[in-house]
Amino acid sequence: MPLPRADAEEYASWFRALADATRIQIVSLLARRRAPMSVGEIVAASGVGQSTVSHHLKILAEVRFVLVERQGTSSLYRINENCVSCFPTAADVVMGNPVPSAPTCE
Amino acid sequence: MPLPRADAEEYASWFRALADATRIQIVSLLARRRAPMSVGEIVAASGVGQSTVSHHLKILAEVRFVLVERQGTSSLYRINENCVSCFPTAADVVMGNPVPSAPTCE
DNA sequence: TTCATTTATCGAATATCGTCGATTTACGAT
DNA sequence: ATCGTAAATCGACGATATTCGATAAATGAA
Repeated sequence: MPLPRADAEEYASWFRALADATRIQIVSLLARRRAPMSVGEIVAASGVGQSTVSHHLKILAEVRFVLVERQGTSSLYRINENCVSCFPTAADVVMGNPVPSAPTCE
Repeated sequence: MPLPRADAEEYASWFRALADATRIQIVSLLARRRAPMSVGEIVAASGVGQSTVSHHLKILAEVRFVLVERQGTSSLYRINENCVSCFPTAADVVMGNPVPSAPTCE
């Protein structure tokens, strides 16, 4: 009768991706410049360590919130507009709308 | 130039409230029955310990996602429709829309 | 007041998370 | 092949979070 645990976990993993201030700053950074950014640029703009940025980018990429493309020696990250628009809302949660699993939304 | 840290923290605290599977189950439970539920009912329906449920309800109440009302010896919790609708979307985040602070939205 | 019931809080164990410095890997240039 | 740069991974540490059992606080009934 309650929301199945698996669905709840799926929802939670979405929200967890945006549950950290540094990740939100990175996401908003990538969204303002519409152009892809290298890790180095993000490090410079965000003011946290390189390994930390890399770690957060990995988490964001796992839910397809950002997309990566290697260009030579650097990795270019950009926002995934598709994933932004299919990110579940609070209303989706309380209504029990079908959970868009991350890989599905692009 | 980047999103101010304070705004990022505010956003993050919103998403953190729904970043746990148990809390999502509780929220969806309260939303399905439109009527208020006692802690005991939520405990029975969710299958986790009483102190755990009480803890999660406190977190959800702090962001005004649920509302409490003591009725005799029991506490009745219900979903806060206002807070559901003003919960930030991913689009809000990437666009840097003004952050609705929890106490503001009812 | 005393008792029973319901909920909140406390204390502790465990797990997860965020961050950093150091190292490793990947890649291009020399 | 060697070097240099950029990014990913590793290992560790402290901070937070989740969960539980036990206890305390609140409330109504006897």
